[in-house]
Amino acid sequence: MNFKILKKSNKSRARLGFIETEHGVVETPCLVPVATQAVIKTLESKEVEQTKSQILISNIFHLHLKPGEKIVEKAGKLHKFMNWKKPLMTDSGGYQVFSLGFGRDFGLGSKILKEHSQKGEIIKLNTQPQKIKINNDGVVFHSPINGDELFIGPKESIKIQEKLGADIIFTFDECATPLADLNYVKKSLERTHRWAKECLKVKSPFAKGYGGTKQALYGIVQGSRFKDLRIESAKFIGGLEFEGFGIGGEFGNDKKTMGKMIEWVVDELPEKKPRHLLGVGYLEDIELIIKSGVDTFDCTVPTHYARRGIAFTSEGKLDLKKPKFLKKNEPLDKSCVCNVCLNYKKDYICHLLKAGEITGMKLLTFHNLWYFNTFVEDIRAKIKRGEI
RNA sequence: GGGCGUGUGGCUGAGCAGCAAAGGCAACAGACUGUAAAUCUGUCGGGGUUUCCCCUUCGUAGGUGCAAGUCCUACCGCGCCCA
Repeated sequence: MNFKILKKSNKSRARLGFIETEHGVVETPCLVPVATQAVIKTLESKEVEQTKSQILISNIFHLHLKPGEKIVEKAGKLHKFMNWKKPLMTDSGGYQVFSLGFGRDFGLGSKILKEHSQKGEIIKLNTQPQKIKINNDGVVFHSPINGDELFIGPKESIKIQEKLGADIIFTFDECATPLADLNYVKKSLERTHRWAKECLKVKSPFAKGYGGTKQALYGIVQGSRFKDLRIESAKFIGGLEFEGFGIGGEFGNDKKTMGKMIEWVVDELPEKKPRHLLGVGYLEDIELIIKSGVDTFDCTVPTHYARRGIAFTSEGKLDLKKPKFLKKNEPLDKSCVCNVCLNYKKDYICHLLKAGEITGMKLLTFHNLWYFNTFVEDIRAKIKRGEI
């Protein structure tokens, strides 16, 4: 993997560049759609390509459980298995430490903790989630599929990621809950740092992706909402031999704070290496995070919301399940030229969703991805023109 | 013509003497950011000073009860069976 910066903004920390991999080039800044189970739900790989998606991220936790990395490896690794010819990332399972742990216990999101959803719960040092156990070496999970106990630590995660063979892989980290207090986060960060070094150590220099490609390992910066911890983490992780960096965990109580927190980290990371923001990307977040210095970011929103009937348009979010759309014989977005907007109208898509037809979700998934990718494409153009 | 059964809020459908009346659907509102979950939550007769109060409801009209969607009578509608 190779990262080149073409232009640095003088108005913000935004930068224009590209990541070169043996499966092609990713123009940055770039959205990374989430293909957890080696698929963008409802779409086939060829269709995903038609949404202008340049790179996808899959998850080793899910693929380890089903179908198992051996099956994928035997099929010719992830690219060949899912017939996706462009670059791929895999997530390390670190997010599942949150989502299947405290995230599940409290039903909260991991990124922005809205004050009204906080009921005074605080996670203190040495507290464990109900369903998983986090220790210094890794995490004992229980399979959501059959309840089987399953241990994943840095070594396990890297070994699975090597077998899957994505172009870019991540260190195994603990995505801490936003409910954690300072002492919890300190300890958690220590673990994440230790695991990061361990990942570097166990990663085989000879591990190859599909077609003999080299895998790039990104280290993940944590530290929650605490400035000194974020900076400490960025310095520590940034000082290790990673080819790029992930920025994970929570980002405070509001969007403005999120931008600042990203900047704390970005300012400490080696400038020439790519930065990936993990799991952030509401449409309204995208410009902000790019201005804060993020090169790539993954987010489930365009695909997840599509399956809930939400279309992103220049008029805002539309809930296409609402019966009022049965009377609208017009495209989702009049200015959009995606295959869905050129060929289908709101009334039909509304009908499909209300009738429980999966094609409704598929059409929205396609449109949303195209819309997000076009949105980011426009931002790249703006950086190029010096507007951002 | 006779017999049996049935009629509940937008729909569906429980309730068979002490409920503004289960559940489901629809509707309306909300949540979702490295996808456990094509999911979850709230409202859903009307009004109010909204953890409580008032009004109007269970085909229609009467009746019996302290109390009736719930029992009785008549009528109307619908269904099935027998002539």
